Amino acid sequence: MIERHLMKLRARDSVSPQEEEALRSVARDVRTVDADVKLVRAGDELTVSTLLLDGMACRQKDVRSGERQITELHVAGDFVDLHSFTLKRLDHDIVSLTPCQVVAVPHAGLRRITQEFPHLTRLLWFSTNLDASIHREWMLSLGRRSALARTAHLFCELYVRLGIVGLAQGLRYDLRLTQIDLAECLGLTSVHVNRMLRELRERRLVEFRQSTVTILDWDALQRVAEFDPAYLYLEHRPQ
Amino acid sequence: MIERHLMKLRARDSVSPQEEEALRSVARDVRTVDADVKLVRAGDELTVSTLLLDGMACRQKDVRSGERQITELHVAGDFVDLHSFTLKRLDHDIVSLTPCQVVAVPHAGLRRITQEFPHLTRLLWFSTNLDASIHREWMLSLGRRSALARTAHLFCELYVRLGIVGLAQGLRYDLRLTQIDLAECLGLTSVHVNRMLRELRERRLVEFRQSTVTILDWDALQRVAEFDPAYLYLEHRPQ
DNA sequence: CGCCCAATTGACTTAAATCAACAACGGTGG
DNA sequence: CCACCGTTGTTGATTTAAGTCAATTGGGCG
Repeated sequence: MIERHLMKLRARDSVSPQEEEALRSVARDVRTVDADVKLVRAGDELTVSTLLLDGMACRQKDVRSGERQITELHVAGDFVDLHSFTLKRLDHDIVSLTPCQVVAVPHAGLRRITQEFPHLTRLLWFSTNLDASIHREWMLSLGRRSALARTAHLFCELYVRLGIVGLAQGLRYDLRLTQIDLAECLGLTSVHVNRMLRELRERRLVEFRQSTVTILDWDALQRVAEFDPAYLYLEHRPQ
Repeated sequence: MIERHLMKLRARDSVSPQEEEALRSVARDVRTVDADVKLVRAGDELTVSTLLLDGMACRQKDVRSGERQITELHVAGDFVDLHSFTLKRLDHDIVSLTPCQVVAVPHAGLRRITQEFPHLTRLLWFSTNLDASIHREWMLSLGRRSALARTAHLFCELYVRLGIVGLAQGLRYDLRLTQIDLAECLGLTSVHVNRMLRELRERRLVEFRQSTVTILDWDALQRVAEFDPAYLYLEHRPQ
């Protein structure tokens, strides 16, 4: 059930069988939700955190005019609101972008983990800091990268992150997002995203059609995006 | 010494005398550094975290062309690289923007805290999640706010954050940054920041002259910025 | 089949960048 | 003490990347 989450953790550090068991034992109530469902509303008091088992979700904030900014995309295996364990309530919404399977982890269970499993606790803390690192990389994109580089960068990031949890096949992965969703990640309009997708396709870097991303030239794509995966903290080599 | 850090924590939660003592006991080697000194270089293995006692520092990332994006400003009382306790190395640089006083906190000491003080541990974890929350708000600025709103928003954020640690006097605070620094925070050019500062001044919202920010109309400024301090998590009311 | 949302494309506008010149400021050394 | 120099701040003219507006096509699904 939490296999993908374990894959994510083990790409960064070792997880002992006892720690694995502790994690398994705190997960409760698997449920399936449709696309475009608000899993968490900004400001709500939370007593459980949500682990994404399947599908894609995002964190989003919006401005009064109604435009939204997606601040992070979440893939299977991500703890979408582990932050709420220490923050109690969230400053942003969490929304499913595709149909999702999720499982709830009560904060009481997490508290037990923090008391009995210091190493696992640091690993969970690490996960939230990894989110912050991804946030910073997105800030760099939003603030300093051109629309083309920014778009390319997102495809690179997703390729690596989906690969970690076994959701990339060769140079291809499923991405059930609209160009509108992408625009809300990239701080662009969907019209402009469309043009950037065309350019990436014409330059034979990536193709995004029928909910599938196909990387045509990984090296060149990384170069255009100035993509360096260091910010994803993948240096762990299992013994 | 770590008074400002305690003020920051106590604006969010209670800190017991034992916890306070534990924090004091792990701080080592106060030192003073000049402006524009790289306190931490991206990628370096770290065994200590740095607490900022005085001055202003930032996290920054850069693109190949040399432009930099400041991803967070840090004020006195901030733990500038607590993230490194779980991440081991950082994905970004930490640089002093003014002369600073800093103190080192060895990770070994933090580890001891995580073993003996679960509540304080959660508070430290909270601090890193607060950074992530600030990152998200900046992403909203970079992606969806106009240059004017974005600039106004930064002045609002700093007013609140400096106020928490006693560094705002009435509607005024010291800000020893150049317009170039601001531009690097805001994802703009310094020329455009200059124009936005003029407009904010002419509209009698804020004034930034001679390293001093003077808020002329707090309500109107918040309105222009669409500033809502919820993301700074200040709801704690001490008993 | 038809409807609705997403994708696509072209024409045009605009916010911010760029370029350039100059003024103000602050620190340093003669 | 003040002249000099490099950095920062200021402003205007111009360019450009991305947004806006609008029309059309296309796909998936009830």
